[in-house]
Formats: sequence, C-alpha cells, structure tokens
Amino acid sequence: MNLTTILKQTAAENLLHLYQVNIQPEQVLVNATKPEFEGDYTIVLFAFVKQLGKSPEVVGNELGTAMQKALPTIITSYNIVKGFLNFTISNDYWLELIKNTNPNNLIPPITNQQKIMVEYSSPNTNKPLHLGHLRNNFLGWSIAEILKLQGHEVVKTCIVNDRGIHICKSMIAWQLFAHGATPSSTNKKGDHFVGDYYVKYNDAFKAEVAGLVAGGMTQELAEKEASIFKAAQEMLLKWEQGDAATLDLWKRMNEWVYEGFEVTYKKIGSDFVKTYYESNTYLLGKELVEEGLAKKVFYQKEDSSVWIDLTGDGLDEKIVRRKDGTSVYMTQDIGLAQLKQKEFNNDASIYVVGDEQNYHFKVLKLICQKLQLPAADGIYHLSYGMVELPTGKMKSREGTVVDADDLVDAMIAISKEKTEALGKVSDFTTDQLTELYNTIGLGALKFFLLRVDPKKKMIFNPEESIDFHGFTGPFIQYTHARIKSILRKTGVTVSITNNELLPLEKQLAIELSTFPAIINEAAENLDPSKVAIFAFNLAKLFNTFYAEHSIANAESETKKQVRIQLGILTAATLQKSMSVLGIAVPEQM
RNA sequence: GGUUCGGUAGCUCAGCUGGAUAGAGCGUCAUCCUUCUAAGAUGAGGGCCAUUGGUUCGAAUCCAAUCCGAAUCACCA
Repeated sequence: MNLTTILKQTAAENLLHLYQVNIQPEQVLVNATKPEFEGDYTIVLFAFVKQLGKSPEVVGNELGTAMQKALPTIITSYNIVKGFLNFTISNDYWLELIKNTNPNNLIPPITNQQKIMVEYSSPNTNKPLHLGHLRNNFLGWSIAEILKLQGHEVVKTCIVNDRGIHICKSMIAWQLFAHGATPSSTNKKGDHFVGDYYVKYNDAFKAEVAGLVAGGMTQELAEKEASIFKAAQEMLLKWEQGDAATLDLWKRMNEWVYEGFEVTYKKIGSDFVKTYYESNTYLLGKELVEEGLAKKVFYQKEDSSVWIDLTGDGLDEKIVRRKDGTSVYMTQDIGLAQLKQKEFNNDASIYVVGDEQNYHFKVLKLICQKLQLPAADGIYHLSYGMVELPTGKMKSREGTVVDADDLVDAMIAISKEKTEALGKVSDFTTDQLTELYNTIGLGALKFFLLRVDPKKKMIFNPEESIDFHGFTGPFIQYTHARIKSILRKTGVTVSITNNELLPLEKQLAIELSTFPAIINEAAENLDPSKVAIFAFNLAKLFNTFYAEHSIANAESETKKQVRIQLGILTAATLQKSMSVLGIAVPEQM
C-alpha cells in the first residue's frame, strides 16, 4: 500500500480513537513536507482543530504520539509548525521499499479490470494528416497504453471518414486537372497526392466564385452556383446511388490515401485492432430511431422528421432523422456505438476527438443512456484543444497546415544534426544511427505534444518550440542513457543492507514510489501529460543526485549498492513512463 | 444571446479535491568537464496568479459579477 494512504488511514483511526470523531481517510490532507521544514510527510491539522475545539499544538502532539505508536517502524519522529504536523519517515521504510520494488513490475494491476475501447485518429481521406492529427494520435495511443498498464483490456479503433462531399471535391479536381496522373506516375505519397487535388479544387472554386461575383452575383449565390461545386454535389449523389464509375474512382483514390496513411501510421507508431469505415457505417442507427420512438425517447414532428428533446438536461432539441428518412451524424454515431458494443462487448468507450465536438459527445452519451444501450455510462470524450501556429489557426483549404510527414522528417533531421554535433556515438552502425535519430526526433515531437494538458489549446512554434534541452523528450532519453551507461560499468546490485539515506537518495525513493499513483491519476483524468511531467521531474531529480553523489565511487560498498538500485529503478521507471507516451528510450546516446 | 472551456514570469506551460515564502523549461547573466555521458548541474534575475467583491483562521485554487479569448448552439461529418 501507498504510504500516503497508510498515513491517511492511520490518522483517521487515531482521530476516532482519541476524540471520537468520525473522519474519512480521504478527508485527511497529507502532503509532501516542504523542503524548508523538517520531515517527509505533513498532515494539515486545521480542518480537525476547529471541530475539536483544541489548539493545533495539542491536537498535533496527541495525534503525532498516537501515530508514531501505531506505526513504530515507519515514523521516527514528528514536529509541529503552526497547524502542520510533519512526520519523518524511517530510513528502513525507504530502504525496504527500494529493495522490494521490482523494476519489471512497477504497476500493480488494479482490481476492477475492464474492457475499454479507445477510438482515435479518425482521418478524412481527402488530405494527408497534419499536426492536429498528430496530437490526436499521440493522445489516443498513449491513453490506451496507460489503461493497459493499469491492467485493463484495451481495444484501439479508428473510424475513417471516407465518404462525403469533401472526398468528392478531391475526385472532381482529379478528373479535371490530373490528366490521368497517379501517385506512382508522379512519385508522390498517395495521401499527399490526393490532398493536392483537394487544394486544387478549392483554388478553382475560389477563382470561379470571384469571376461570378465580378459579374454581379452575390458571394453567397456565387458559392452555390459555381459549376465545380455543383459537379461535386452531383458526384456525391451518384456515389449514393451506387454509380459504378464513381465508386470505382472513389475506391481508387481512397486506396492511394490508405497507402500513404499506412506509411505515416507505421512511422509514428499508431495501431488499431479494428478500423471502421464511414461508408459502411453511415446508414447505421436506423433501427435505433424506431426503437427510440417506441420507447418515447424520440418524437416525430409533422414533417415526419425525428427529434429528441434535451431541454430538460439543459441542452437543445436535436434531430436524429431527417424528414426524407436519412440519418444524420448523430444517428450514425449511436449506431456505431451499438455496433462496437456488440462486436467487442466493451465496458467503456473513449473517443479521442477535438473539443469542437464537446456538445456532440455530451448529446451522444445522453441519447445512448436514454436508449439504455449497454455501456452507455462508459462513454467518455477525451477532448483536446486545437494546435495553433503563432500566425493563427491552420487551414488545410488554404494550405497553411503543418504536414505530419514533413514535421516528423524535420524532427528526425534535427536530431541527426544535433547528435552528430555532439559526436558521442561513433561506435554505432548505420542502422543503429538511423534508429537513434528516429527515436530522438519522434521522442521530442511526441513529448512536446503530450506534455501539456490535452484539453487546452496549444501553440506550436516550429522555430522555437522544439528543443532538445530542458522539459523535453530528449532530456529524459538522455538521462536514461546516462544511467544505463553507469550501470554498464557498475554491474547490478548484490545486496542492500542497512544504512543512512542522504536527502537526495531519500527524495529519489519518494519520487519513485509515486509512480503508480501518477498512472492512476493520468488514467482517471484521461491525461497523459501527468506522466510526462512526472518523468521530467524524476529525470531532473536524478540528474541533481548524479551531480552530487557518485555511484561507481560511492563512499562505501553499502552506499554503492543502494545507489545502483536507485539507478536501476529510475531507469526502469523512466522507461515505463516514456513507453506509455509512445517514446522509446535509448541505451546510449 | 445560451452553454462550455480558458486568462499564472518576456515566451511555452505546471500548480486548481482551499494550506507553510506561487513552480518548471526556454530566453538573459554568472559559475562547473585530469573523477560514473555537460542533450547535464549550480546560482542570479524575472509575478498586483485578468479585474472587483464575497466565503474562510487561510484563496492562484471555491462562489458571484465584470473584462478579454476560444469552441459550440446545423436537416455538415
């Protein structure tokens, strides 16, 4: 059990015993003691003092004495400053902890294991992936791994948005301007190739609209009347009618895109157990509409469109079936939720989707609950903020996007440059070097996107934002490599025996012991940044320790043994933390 | 207009279930490689925690109002 938990429980028990007050362990506030005071852990007394009607000194003394008696092997002494009861924890406790922690099994599996689905990535097939997709992919992959580490069974899925007007736009532009060109004939990556035609469509569209406006038409009307837009609409209609030639072109162009995506996914490490295609799912949910009508969850208007009234839940009315009988986005999503549940029998489902869809997912969950679909309560939206450039928002239509492939390649190139400049890996083979550059470049990028709170929007400055020093992936990778280098020289631990821990040694032990709690926190909040911040703090602490104390040339053999073990545990904890962020840590760099 | 989310150092961000003197990184300045990896460490400087009021022994944290920014409130997906 976690020491904080032990202290909370013991405090609650003794308060009950001493004063007959019933205080839940969770209500006891236990903090790490601030460095300027003596002690390791602090109980804040103010909360109880009031209802006990005694001074903090009296309560502190009585509680301190009682707790020391209750935990004689853990608490060596206590002191009281104002309303703070500070405990000093025994060296033996920390030594035992260091000794008994298994570097290969740092996280004890939780008791209520669930089957959890994580849907992420969700690309459109009319353009390549960009920076925003990277944030999505890294977040989704990471939260899945964090849940796995806790012991859950996780199913990663992806819904590909492969139909609709935006695809038709690329298709029309290809028909008009490509003259039969293909990715292989132009030697272009398939998704980029198709994306280029999406941009070409928009250029042509804008030019045509401008011409119409110059001829006296209003902007609004011109946008509707532009022939290229009409052609795209017509194509969508043909697609829906199953026109063979249209479907053929659609399949062909989507194939190009998938080939491109596969390369990118492989490079950034995204993987999926199951991929759903919207072209197969967009008609789902129709039976659910009938079911909802029967259950009186939905109601029908005179024009025969079907709605749900959510005003009682503080939301609006929402349409779930058009008057022409076709389903809307929401209907599809309800249908897909049901399908996924049937196929995988999951307990919970996490959707990694941008925060512009917060409302949509709130409604989705509500409707699923009202329809009493299984696992409806387990729907969570991992909502993340937009990635913006210093110049403002990215717009793929205008070509002001940071392309995912370009960015990844640039990061790898920078890591190569920096590594070569340092000249520490002259003994690496060419293959090892390539792998190292990938590891560092991608590590920097992933860490940069994962280290901030997902729900906040973030600003990405290509020139200044990516660094290899400080609060970065490479800093942690470097710390890991550094520890491994030392361990290669010192060998493994033989035995750990009694000795006094120096302040930095103890701090490391304390920091290491919080890892499981950090993982829980990250899982509960669907927030990998907690892990990123933890890994950084741990690495920083180790580096301070390293600068202060020698491992190989420790003052004594017993000291050396303890420090080797601390090194082993730190390396393992860093490795594990980074691995759930999707970042590898090298043995040498 | 309604709803939701945000505003903390020059910049990028932690801290937000109320607790001791508000923290990192980058950038600036100054130190430290005949000793385990200097992608490192140490120190200095940098703050009316958007504003105003309230609750409290105690507020960056909770409540209210105001100001600024974003998203959303589609028979688009």
